[in-house]
Order: sequence, then C-alpha cells, then structure tokens
Amino acid sequence: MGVTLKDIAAEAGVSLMTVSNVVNGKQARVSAATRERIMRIVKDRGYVPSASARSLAAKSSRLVGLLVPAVGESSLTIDPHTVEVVGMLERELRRLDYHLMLRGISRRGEITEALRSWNLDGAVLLGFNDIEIDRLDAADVGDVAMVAMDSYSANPLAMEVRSDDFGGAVLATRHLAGLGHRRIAFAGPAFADTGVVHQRFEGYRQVLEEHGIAFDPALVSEVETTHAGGFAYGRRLAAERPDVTAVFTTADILAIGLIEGLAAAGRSVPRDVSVVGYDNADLAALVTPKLTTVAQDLPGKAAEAVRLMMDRLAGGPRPERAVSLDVALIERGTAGPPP
Amino acid sequence: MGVTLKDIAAEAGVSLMTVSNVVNGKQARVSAATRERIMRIVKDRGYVPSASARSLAAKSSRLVGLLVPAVGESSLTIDPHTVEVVGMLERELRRLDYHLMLRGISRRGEITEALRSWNLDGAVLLGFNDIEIDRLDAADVGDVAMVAMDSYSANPLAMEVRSDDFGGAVLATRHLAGLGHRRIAFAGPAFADTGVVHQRFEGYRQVLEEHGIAFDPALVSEVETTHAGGFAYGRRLAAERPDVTAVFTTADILAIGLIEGLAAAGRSVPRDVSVVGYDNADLAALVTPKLTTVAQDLPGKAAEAVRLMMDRLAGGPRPERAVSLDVALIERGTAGPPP
DNA sequence: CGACCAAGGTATAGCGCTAAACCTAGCATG
DNA sequence: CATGCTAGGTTTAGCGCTATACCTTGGTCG
Repeated sequence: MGVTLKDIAAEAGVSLMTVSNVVNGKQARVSAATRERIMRIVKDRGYVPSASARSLAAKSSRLVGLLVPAVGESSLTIDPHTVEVVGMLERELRRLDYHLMLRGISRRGEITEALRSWNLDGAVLLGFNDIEIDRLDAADVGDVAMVAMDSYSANPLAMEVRSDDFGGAVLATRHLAGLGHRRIAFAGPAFADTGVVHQRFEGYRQVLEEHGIAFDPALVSEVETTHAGGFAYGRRLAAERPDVTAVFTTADILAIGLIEGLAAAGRSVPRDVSVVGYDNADLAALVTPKLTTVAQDLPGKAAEAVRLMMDRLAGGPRPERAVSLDVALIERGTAGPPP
Repeated sequence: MGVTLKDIAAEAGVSLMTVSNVVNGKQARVSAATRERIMRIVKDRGYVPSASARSLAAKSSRLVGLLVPAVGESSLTIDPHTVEVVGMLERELRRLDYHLMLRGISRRGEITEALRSWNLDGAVLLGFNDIEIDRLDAADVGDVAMVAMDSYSANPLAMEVRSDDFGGAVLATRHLAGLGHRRIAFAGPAFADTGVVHQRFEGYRQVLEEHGIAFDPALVSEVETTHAGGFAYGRRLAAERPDVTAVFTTADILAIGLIEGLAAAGRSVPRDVSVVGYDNADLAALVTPKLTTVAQDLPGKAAEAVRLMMDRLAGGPRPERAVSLDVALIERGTAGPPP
C-alpha cells in the first residue's frame, strides 16, 4: 500500500522509532541533522501516517464524533442553521489536527458503539433532547470528552454549550413590551424535554412580570416548528384571540408560517400583529416583511465546543461544565407598535 | 479499555479466531451451538469491535470520506440544500455498516492525505469544480472508490453523480418560451470551470434555437450566486434591458435577490418579468411570490452515490462512470405570460 | 579517577484484529 | 485399509504504529 515508517527508516538508515519521533515532533531525542534528513525523505516519499495504526497503538485517536439523532430509518435531523456549526467545528478541529466523524444515532446504545468502535477522543452531541443527555452514564461515556449542544442537563458526564435562551427570550419579549404590547403570545414546540424552549418560555414570562402584565396560559401555544405548524397557528390565533397584538416564537420558520397564517385570516404583520422569530435563519432576511428575530453566535458556539473539548483532553483542570453564549436581537420589519 | 475479542474468547473457551468468525458472520467455520454461546457472551459483555484494529488488519476500513472544499482558513462550503444529501449519505452508509468522515480540503494534497491517513474505502467529493476533479491522478486516488457530485469531468478515476442540468435548463426555458417570452435572459455564476452551469447554459441556448429565438450574448450575465448578486443584477437588468421579460437563473437565492432588485427598480414579478430559479431550496416556497424553480432529486443523488460506490467496492464489473438524475419543474408564482 | 549523566539513539513488546495456513477427528469411499 | 473430505476448529504471522526500557558514547564533577 502506502509508504510506512519502516520504509522511511530503512531509507534513512535509522531505526523506526527515530523516524516516529521526528514525525511526531518529539525534539528531545533526535539531533537536528538527523531530523532534517528524515524530514526530507518523508516529504519526498509522500509519507502519510496511518491514523488507524496510531489510534491502535496510542491512547488517542484524534477523532471526534459528531453525533446526531437519526429518527428510525429516516435521515439525519440537522436543521439548516446547524450546518454552519458543523462547518465551524470541522474547521476548528482540523486546525488542531483532529478529525470529525459524522454519525447518526437511531437507538440508545449506538452512542456507546460509536465511541468505542472508533475509540473517539471526543464527541459533540447535536440535537439531542435533555432527557437523552441525562441518560448518558459513565459506562457509555468512559472518559470521552463529550459536549452537548443546546441542552440543559445536569449530567456531569457531558459538557454543554448553548446560547443564552433565557436572555434571548427576555430581549425579544422586552422589545415587544417596550413597543407597548400587552397581549403577547408565546408559540413554540412542546417543552417537556427541551430546556431550550423551557428557558425561552421562562424569559418570556419574566418580562411579562417585569412589565406588570398578567400571565395568561391561554396565550401559550404548543406549535410544531414548521411552516405548516405556524400557518395553522396563525389562522387559529386570528380567529380565537383577535386581542393578541404580538407573538414571540421560538423559531423563524414557525414565525414565517405564522405571518402567512395571519395574513390568510386578514391580519397584517406588523400592522395588526407583531412577530419575533428566533435563530436569524438565512430566510429571515429574505421574506417580506423581513423578520425581527434573535440571533445566536453560531461560530462562537462551535469554537466554545472545541475549546471545552480540548481543555478536557489536555487533562489539566476540568473546564467549566457549561457555557452560555450571548444572543442579540435583530430588529427588522415584523415588530412594531400595537395598532 | 473495552472488551476485546481475546476476552470473549477466554470466557467462551474457544480461540480468538472463532470469536472473530462469529462476530463477522462467517457461518461456515462455526457450529450453531458455539455461535449461540459466543453471541450470548458478546451481548452480555457489550463487546464492540475496534474499527482501527480492523482497518489496520484488513484491507477495508469501512470508512468513507466526505470531502468538501474549505477555502483557506474559512469554513466548509456546504450549501444549505446540500445538507440533505449529507444526511442521506450518512443514512445509506450506516445501513451498510460504513461510516462517514467529514473532511474539509483546503490544499491540493489534502485529498490524498485524507484518503491514505484513514485508509478510506471510498470518498464523496462535494462541491469541487471540474478542474479539481480533472486533476485527480492515480497516485492520489489509489483504488479508493471516488464519487464526485455535480461535476462534469472525464477523469476515469472518479465516478460522477449529478442531476440532468441540461434537461433542467430545457424544462425551465421551454416553460418561459411556452408562456410566450422571446427575450429571455440567463443569469448564473462564471462557468469556465463548472460544467453544471455550462450545461444549464447549453440547455437554455438549445431551447432558444428550438423556438427560433436569436441568441443574444448580451442577455447572458455572470452573476454571483448570492442574494446581493441577484439584487444588483435585478437593478441593472431593469435599467439596461427593460425589453427582457423573463430570466432563467441557476440558483434560487440568486432568483430571490433578482426579484427584489427588479422590485426596487419598479418592476414586478411575475407581472413585468418572469423568473425561474433552480434547486427548489426551502426558501423558494416561503418567499412572496413563491418561486417557480427546478427541483433536483436530492435523496436519489445520495442513493446513487452510495450505490456506485458500493458496486465499485464489491469489485464486480465496473459500474457506470456517471449517473444523471431527472429533475422536475416546480411551477409556482414567478413565471407567467409576458406583459 | 570512578561515578554519574545527558544526548542520541535502538530493541522489544504490544495495541486488537484478520487472512491464511494448518490441524484433527469422524466418516464415507473405492 | 489407505485415502480423501468435511465440519469445526486452532495457530501463526502480521497490519503500522507508539511506549517503554534499554544501550552507547563522550563529557562533567566531587
């Protein structure tokens, strides 16, 4: 097959270990002259170390898993705005000479399988709900450095990187309240298992309180995070609660559906109803009117995930268990004063 | 670390090879009773084979690389509608017990490095231009099964999976011509290196000829595939060529920018100008008016890529070198009769 | 001047697995 | 009865690398 350490060693007239030391930059043991000579040959022959052999012989595989839920036989649930995170993760890791293995998880147990099979040094969990993170146990995880994105678990086995969801909701709701709205609805997916939504809800609630607005449970709706879900909700809202003048939603796509649903029922955004989305997805700036929304620091998220992981792998003092990144309100065209 | 074949062998009182044969389902060599017994122990102890050891000992790594250009130090260039392909690829491969390694490529040479380092069985090249595929040489590729997506190279070292770009352009342009348009513009990125755009251009040109419309080079514009690119182009078009009543573009995002650019110049779509996009991106159905566009069979693309790769890995007769999938015109609201 | 030590290596023993060759009993066959 | 064959294993020899212990040579020091 390819060129091996042995080949290089033979050509250089040194032992295999000397070549290994040079290739791995262990300066101490080799004279500068020998090092130069070996490096020459390495370049000339196009030597590429075998990662499997390394992984087998050393403790470390320099491999990080990107684990994503894959429901049943269906596809990976990477939502579009997550792609950016994936790209950033790959870049950061490659810079540090780590590699990324993309793996869909469809059964409990597959996580362990993935970790052990490839002897992963670390893993990033993307899109799992809190319960799944809670359930991770030491036998599954071993000493793999795990980072869960956007979870709110207390499981010490996984570190966590997320945006300040509470703060984002506060920003959004305060913006609406500040514009003079009093009847502000909240729309998002079921939040039994997802701390993200729960946090946003709490942020929403706190701002109501702050502004002396009575919390009305009827204004909180469980809506699927899809265009259709938002659309149906919009029609329903227009019909049942014409008094509502603003809605804070947990996703842009939902917000866009909502706006169309409202329009279908003859209510215009932002004239009759104000809407704030979440995520600042690409399409938020492309719809008409442009969506006011909460933006997360996606590159920051990826960078923090990698930092936490590397800190843990470095074996020094344990890094923070959880990091929360700031968010920002992007004011565009869907939130205005109440009619 | 984990449980190894040796541990299982000791516990079952058989040789390590017997366990290996059972685990790998080589029926012939083991009695049913022994097999059952070993399987029990394997389950009980939670044995997971070490992929690195396998990869080292066997020829095959059961690993497929997903290679994506990463310009300079910046992020991966996975465009949003490609994500679906990635997800599908992962699913198909996992079903066949292969795994996906995500790798950004920023320098020539990194491809070889990736292939050799992880001893990849196959690789999918996503987003490289034709020239880069052309340049692949036997020393780089070895006998890795390579599939390039959306390229038009003649390099026998890579198989190719793409949509019928020529046919898609024919569909789109014929639709516009059929509605009665005679001054139809073409807008897309530079196509010196990208067969995809070139094919679409040829399809466009053929339909003009078909309909006896003289080809006017001034109606072909090189426009960047971004919202801003489309917007600028829209303004320019409205100002310079008010006679143009229809535009075929090579990307939805470009089309959306274009529509807004036209609007900014006081020209309305589809009343004054008809626009057809390409890709049927998610946002195509979310903008107002909804975009008429050409849809590709994304799941099909992933499935074909995997099929070609597996056929080649199976070592039987060489599979086709290139596969072209059908596309469909999605008629929505941006193409109508000329004013 | 013998003990000690650092610099610059080498030799050995695996990591966990597979491919391939080899063994052995038990039976059928000519 | 020698021969062959099959089922059901076992043994051996690595794959390419790293960790670790070891060796040698020439100085340094009390």
